[in-house]
Amino acid sequence: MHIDMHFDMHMVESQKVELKVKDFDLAKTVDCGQCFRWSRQEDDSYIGVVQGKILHIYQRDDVLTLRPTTLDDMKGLWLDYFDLWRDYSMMHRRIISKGPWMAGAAAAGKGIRILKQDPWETTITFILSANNHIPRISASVASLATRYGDYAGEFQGKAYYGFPSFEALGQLTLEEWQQCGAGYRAPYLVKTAQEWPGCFDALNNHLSMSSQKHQNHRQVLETLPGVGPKVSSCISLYGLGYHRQFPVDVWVRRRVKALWPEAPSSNRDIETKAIDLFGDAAGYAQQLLFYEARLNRTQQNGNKSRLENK
DNA sequence: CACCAGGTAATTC
DNA sequence: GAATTACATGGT
Repeated sequence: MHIDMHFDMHMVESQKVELKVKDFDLAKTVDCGQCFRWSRQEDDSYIGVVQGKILHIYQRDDVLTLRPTTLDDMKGLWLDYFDLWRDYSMMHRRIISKGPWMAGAAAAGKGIRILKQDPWETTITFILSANNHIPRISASVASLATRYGDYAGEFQGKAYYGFPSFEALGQLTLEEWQQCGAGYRAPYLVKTAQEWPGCFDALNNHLSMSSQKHQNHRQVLETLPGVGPKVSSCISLYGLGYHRQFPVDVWVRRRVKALWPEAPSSNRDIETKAIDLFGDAAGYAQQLLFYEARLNRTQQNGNKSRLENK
């Protein structure tokens, strides 16, 4: 479909674009734990760096304002990154009809989009995510960017850096990873950064093998140290745009066990059954659950978490 | 101070 | 294969 027929978009002044959006909530999308590089400003706008490009973005009702950017960048980067071509209302309906127990999470997370991120960046950030807190993950990623990322530009007096290339991070020592707060994951990251080019080639060969095989691409990712089933699923979903995924972490597991009457017990079975149920909307369904689970994390922690599942 | 965090790898049976 | 455990770091 042609871009002009699909989007109501125009330049309002030099380097500044306005875009009308449906089923899109900026704050939820960039602040729901799928990415770690957007910072909220005082006025509820956000600043981030993607593919080395700095962007300031805010939403008023159904209008998104982005700068500094151009129509070429919108077409070549931002519409894909924010996944604006996909029909989320259709996925929404499918999720609720296939799983009525999803109604609450679907209502709470309405407007979330699954970002199309860089595979390399998602690999590193989700290795860091293992047994870690989101604020600490974000802090580590910020540290990596300012130390080893390329300068992306300045916005409102502050310097911003892109996520470091695998060439840059491939040079890091154990101590340098630790200084970025990687903790016990540092040795995994040293090896993964070095093995990345070979793994990525293998992955592309695998994905281009015209047939079904798409299930097995995760096994390729899991050859990387620090990448297990959950992280490979996150890389597939957020980094490769492969929506037939259902990463199960402690939060999703808790919500699934509490809400889904026929929830299997093992994470692996939860994953396969959810994908079977939601199909291409599985990744989105998982993100809705994760978002809802963390909405009231302050109350939920403490007394409830003990009695939940086991 | 014990427990937890978007799990994984190593060990054990 | 399933179950158990250590793992660093910083916040309650």
